[in-house]
Amino acid sequence: MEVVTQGAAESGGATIYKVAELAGVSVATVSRMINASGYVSALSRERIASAMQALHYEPNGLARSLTTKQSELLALLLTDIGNPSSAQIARGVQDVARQAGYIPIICSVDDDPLIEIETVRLLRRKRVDGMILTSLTETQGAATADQVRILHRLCEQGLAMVCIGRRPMHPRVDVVSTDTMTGARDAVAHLAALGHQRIGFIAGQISLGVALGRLTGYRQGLADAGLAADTRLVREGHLDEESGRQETLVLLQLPDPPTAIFCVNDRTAFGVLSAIVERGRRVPDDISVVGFDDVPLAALVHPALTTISQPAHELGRLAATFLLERIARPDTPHQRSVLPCHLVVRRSTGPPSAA
Amino acid sequence: MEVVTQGAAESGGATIYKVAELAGVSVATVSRMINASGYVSALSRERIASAMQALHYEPNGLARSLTTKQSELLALLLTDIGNPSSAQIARGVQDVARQAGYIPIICSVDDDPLIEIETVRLLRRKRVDGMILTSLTETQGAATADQVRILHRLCEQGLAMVCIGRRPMHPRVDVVSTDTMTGARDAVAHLAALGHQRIGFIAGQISLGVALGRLTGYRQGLADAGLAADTRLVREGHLDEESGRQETLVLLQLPDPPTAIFCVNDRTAFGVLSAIVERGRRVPDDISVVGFDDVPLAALVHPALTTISQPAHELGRLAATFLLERIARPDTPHQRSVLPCHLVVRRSTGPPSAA
DNA sequence: GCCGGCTATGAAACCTGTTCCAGAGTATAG
DNA sequence: CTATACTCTGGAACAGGTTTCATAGCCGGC
Repeated sequence: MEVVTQGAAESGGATIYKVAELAGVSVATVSRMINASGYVSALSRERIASAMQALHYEPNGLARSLTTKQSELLALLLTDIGNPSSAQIARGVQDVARQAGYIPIICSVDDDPLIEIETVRLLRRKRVDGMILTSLTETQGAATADQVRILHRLCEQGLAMVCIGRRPMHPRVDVVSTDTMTGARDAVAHLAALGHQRIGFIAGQISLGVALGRLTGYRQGLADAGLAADTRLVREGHLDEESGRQETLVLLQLPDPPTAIFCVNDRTAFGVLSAIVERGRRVPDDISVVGFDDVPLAALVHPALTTISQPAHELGRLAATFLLERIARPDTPHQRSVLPCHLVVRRSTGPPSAA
Repeated sequence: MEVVTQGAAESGGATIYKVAELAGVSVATVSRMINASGYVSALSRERIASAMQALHYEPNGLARSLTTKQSELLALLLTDIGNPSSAQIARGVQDVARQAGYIPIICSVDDDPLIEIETVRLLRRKRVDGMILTSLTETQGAATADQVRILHRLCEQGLAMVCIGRRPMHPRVDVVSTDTMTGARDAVAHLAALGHQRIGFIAGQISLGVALGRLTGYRQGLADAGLAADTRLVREGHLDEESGRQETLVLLQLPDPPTAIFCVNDRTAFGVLSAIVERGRRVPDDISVVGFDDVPLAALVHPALTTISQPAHELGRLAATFLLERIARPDTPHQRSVLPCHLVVRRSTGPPSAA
């Protein structure tokens, strides 16, 4: 009946008590040694070390977290783990988190606000020290209103949070984002510099907000170059290839079609490329194409896509840095950081054919 | 509906004790209610519910895990989070884990055995209930020997583990993998059925093991079709586009070049496609190309790539299922499951041009 | 009226650490 | 020689839950 602890060492349960016993010291001393907090004599040190060795002791992080109130767990909520830039962000977060002894829990919420809210609840249960939220969608609706309230409350309760490319829901939340507007502007400037006068824009759903900054940038770019804004050259669509194809076909049928097309993202641009080829035109000879995001594939398609690169890795790094900082000092003033995009010129852009 | 959030909530720490006090019952009763374990009268139930509501109580998972010895945390170790099939696997794992109230910690170990080993240690500290290991690389070397020893010990200590597409290091570890050999064989059969007689194979580093099954399948496919195996048609390389390009150029310069090329993975195939176009040949008219993996991009390139699809999502689901099963019953007999690949015929394959 | 079987509850031990505090030994300063 | 400051240590009180056990009311049945 009382044999429970017998053979526990090999069955997984070496505790600090067993280590202390084997080393002939108290648990307090072992704890001090592990955490390098307080005095431990050389002799004790050595005996504890060999006891830990012998028992294959690994401290129980749960028990530790219970008292320290630090789980050393971060959460990264990704809208969609399949998205290439999500992977980059995750890498960035992981890099700096690991450095600090933190381990990030990466969750994909699959663009579903209900899943996101449920995940947040679960993570809160696990007492994560902080969260990084990346969802770019800013949909409204019941679920999201609820969500905002809940997130808001979490902030109130002192949970550290950082948003990536997303409006913060609380003054105590840091934000990192990219300057997509300027990126879009640069893209248009590039095309204008090549001599293009009629530059089309294929947007996502403009209501979604993702497109908005890029559309603004597009317009500014045109203005900068002294080009007229022809509303027929702006097509609204979704964010995928098919949409890119469709809208391109529409643009090509204009009496005065564009000689260059700027797309809200690379996926759309891929659709644009195939539509152009389909119509027997050539890129960039007949039409130039610029994407946005610089997904890994962009360099590989034919012709390689000129696009705007978002520093996703850096975004992740910075978000994690902010988060760790806020965990350390919860009352630091609100931080906000906007990283620049940059234009990557590849083969899909060139001067317009005939003048 | 204006809930006054100060009071208990403001300090962040609503505990089961505060709930019990507010509801006028003991903590035992609250615990019973939360876990639906044991009798709780309707009256108590109601009073506890409203107390929890008022305090915004969320149970502390760490404390819970400490006594139950179940962290309800799983870990998924990915070789490389940027890999598209990693994302699929992660989704699959997440789907079934979430169902069971578990939350998966997704870690990318960036193909680095040292990071993997360190991550495993950290996860062990967090007392994860189980791990899914996916690294496909089976490199040898000091670090890995160490690693195997450590993993072995963890199994001995009763940690549940499942390997995806990787040799298990312990009899108590379950394995799920895909039958890539048969997949490769099917690919060759497809080409042979179209009438191809000279079929090339561009491998990765054959020593890596990834390529090995596919190479074997390739050879069997040739044998099945009664075709001779010409060693000049097998090119060794890396696993990327550039390698695909290079080796294709070599193949095309043979006096008797292949009319079809089978690639160890899609990335390589993309390189092959561009090399063929570069040389002024057409796919599939002049040369057919088959990839392996069916990454999302495969459907989008031009021409859309015929390839072998690995059921990555299903792989993740199954691995998680096995893992949960093993957590529930640690002594279930070793399970092993091999999922079939399947051929996805798209536009990059067709009959050879001239007979 | 007593017994056994439900329902319902609280006290207290326990899980595995951290940390405060008190005490003891030793060296240094005054 | 005493006061002070360090070094080193162990006891014990936490942290926030779960679970065992004992107790008690209430029911129907004998």
